[in-house]
Amino acid sequence: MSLNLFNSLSRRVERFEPQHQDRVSMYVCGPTVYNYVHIGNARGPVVFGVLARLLRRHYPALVYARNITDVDDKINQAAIDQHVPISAITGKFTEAYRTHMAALGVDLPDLEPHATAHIPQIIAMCERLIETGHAYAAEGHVLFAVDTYRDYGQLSRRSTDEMLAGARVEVAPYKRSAGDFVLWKPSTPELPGWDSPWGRGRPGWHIECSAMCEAAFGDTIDIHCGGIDLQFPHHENEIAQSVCAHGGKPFARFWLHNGMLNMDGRKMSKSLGNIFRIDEVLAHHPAEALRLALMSAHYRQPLDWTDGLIEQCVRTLDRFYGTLRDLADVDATVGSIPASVESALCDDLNTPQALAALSAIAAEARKAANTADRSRLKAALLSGGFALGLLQQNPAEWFARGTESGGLGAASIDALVAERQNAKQARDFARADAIRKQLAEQGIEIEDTPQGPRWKVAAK
RNA sequence: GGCCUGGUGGCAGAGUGGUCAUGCAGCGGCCUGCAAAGCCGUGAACGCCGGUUCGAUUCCGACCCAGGCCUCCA
Repeated sequence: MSLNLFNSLSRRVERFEPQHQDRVSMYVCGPTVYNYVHIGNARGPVVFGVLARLLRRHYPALVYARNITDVDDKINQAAIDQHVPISAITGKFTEAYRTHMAALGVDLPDLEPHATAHIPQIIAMCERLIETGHAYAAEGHVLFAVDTYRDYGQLSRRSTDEMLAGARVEVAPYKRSAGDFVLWKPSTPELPGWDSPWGRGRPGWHIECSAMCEAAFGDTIDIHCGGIDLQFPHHENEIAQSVCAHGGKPFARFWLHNGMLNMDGRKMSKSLGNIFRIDEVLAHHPAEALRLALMSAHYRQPLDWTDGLIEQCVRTLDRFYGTLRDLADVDATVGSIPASVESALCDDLNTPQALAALSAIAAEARKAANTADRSRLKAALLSGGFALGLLQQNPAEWFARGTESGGLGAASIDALVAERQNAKQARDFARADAIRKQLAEQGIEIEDTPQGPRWKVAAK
């Protein structure tokens, strides 16, 4: 099955073939760790994590890197505000990031390069760019000379002239050309800095990705991913630096960009303040429903983040886990991914289509009569779910979610359910219904089955 | 202002030049002490105006609307 991906470079879907079968490289722009991330920041890691799993099935030699940017002016500011060293900031929020991603079912990347661990590579890249005339030093800064790279603007489809025409940025006096951007900048004594040929300083804000990609993968990587809002200037500048530092060799063969998460039709962003932190959202909703919500639209489309969306996802998972619960008596293990799911994912990571395929499998499984079919379809459901990072928990855990931390506790729920069952058997339906109502008020729903009653946490 | 996306049924959301998305919700039925779950059945859509076509939601053009980038941003 061929894998087709929308390449932002060409603006069309292209068949993906790695440059080397024995080493396939994928890089995702990771977080700058100066604060807790919001749920919008999780969309890329979630969908590109699905891509990493997909790629690994096709190319076991995949190496997937997602960086941590741990040197940045916002980090410096946070450290100053809190009177702590920057490592206290970056350590805390790196750890929080890992925890929150894990909660959302995001796999760890194979490599998690840190910018501060690549300062020598960053300096070396700056030197190389200066030697080849693509960069220049000025007043303790090193700047990239945009005019020296003919294809600048190719990814984001904009020309330097256009940008200068609409520029709202004040042009620093040491820049030769207004579009030039900083590779290295001087640090005052109180700021973190490293010794360099241009004095004590720190990297600019694009060079670290170029340096880390080079360190991990060499001149040209297969796939580079990130949010659409990074396309310009971040990715454009990465391309310029890397291509010029590598004698004109391409930087990334495929560029993938995820769409933004919206709140009331507007992009969720820290600067607008319309954000939900992941830890806040996790406190109110099942993590798996959040993950499903992030995959409910195609990754390139904008996605409106609402309570209604999450509740719908909870119900969808109720349905899937209900099917799995009804299949509890047959054995099944995760195996090869069902063709309908795999082909949807191979079609530019069409997760809504994959979810529709999963629904079809679930419907078939519910109707299957014999053990062999039920086992086969259960395996298909679990395997298709695995491809998406869904449906891997025990159905009982899903349906009992949160009862220990928040509500009555499973033991007292069990006791009430048993009491109702006794009332039912005594044909005291008034008493039985009163207990059912009492539980319903606590968000617990009872289902009677031929095997006896069972309960679940109700969708809101 | 420049560049770029997108507008699909009650909601979410794929997709396609010519019977079907799918999920959630709704409605009718079966089942149930009553419910829930499940099953069966069911209505409902392609922003607007033109063009191409035997036929367009799908292709082309204009328009309207929404959003993104141009400044930190996933």
